[in-house]
Amino acid sequence: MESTHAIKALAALAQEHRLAVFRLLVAQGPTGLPAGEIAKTIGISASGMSFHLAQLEHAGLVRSWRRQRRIYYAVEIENVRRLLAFLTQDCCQGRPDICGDIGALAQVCGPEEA
Amino acid sequence: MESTHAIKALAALAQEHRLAVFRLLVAQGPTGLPAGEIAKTIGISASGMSFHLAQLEHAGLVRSWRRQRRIYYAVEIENVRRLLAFLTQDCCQGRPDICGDIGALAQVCGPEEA
DNA sequence: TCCATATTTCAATGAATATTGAATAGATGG
DNA sequence: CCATCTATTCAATATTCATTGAAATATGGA
Repeated sequence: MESTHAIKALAALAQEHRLAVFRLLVAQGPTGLPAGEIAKTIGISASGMSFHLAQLEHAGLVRSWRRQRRIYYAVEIENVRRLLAFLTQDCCQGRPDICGDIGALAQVCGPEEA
Repeated sequence: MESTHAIKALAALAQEHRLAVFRLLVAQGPTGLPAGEIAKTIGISASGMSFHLAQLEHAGLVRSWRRQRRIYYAVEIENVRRLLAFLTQDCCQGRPDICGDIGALAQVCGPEEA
């Protein structure tokens, strides 16, 4: 993962409403939720939600698909795993004994990978 | 962990130089590095580095201590673990079978905890 | 004390971001 | 085709943030 991509993802998460959306979608899992329902749950306007969902999607943290009139959003768990792995890469000079096995982080919600 | 605290930490990481510092300090581990050396490695001014280190420290991602003339910075691995756990809390409605055990994330660099 | 080292603080500038409401676009059913 | 539902786009505004260089603070040695 490139640094610029990680920054985009972190910036997407570093905002009150988007973080709330992200956590809602993490809890929801792959079935996802329609934009309108997310907006209602979070408590912001439709246009505001559209803006924030676009940020999250552009950062690769969520994906979307249309189903009839509604557009559903769900977390992209594999990219989340990549982000977390990036953050903790080479922990403690590659010696997990110093601070615990940070490599375990890379196994979040999916098979491990470089 | 509160949402506002998580946002502060994520915002601290969502910046080119601070993310580079964070990853450098993650790799370095508990011995830490002095501010000047970090600035030299990253390639920015001393005052700029001071600004960024203050942001990281205020977010709880790093800690600092003085040793003679130098001020050392090291990652606060336990708070990093808390942040990652916060991001992946209640993954997939608490059913790890859906997307893998995201709870494993909470065991980064330290004993597990609520 | 005087000087050099190491880092922080401060103020000013320029750039990036969130919010709002109105307008637009796409999908569905009558 | 029309009305409606759902969601996005756009422009304007206000806020927040990063960078710069100069000045200030703290430490340690001569």
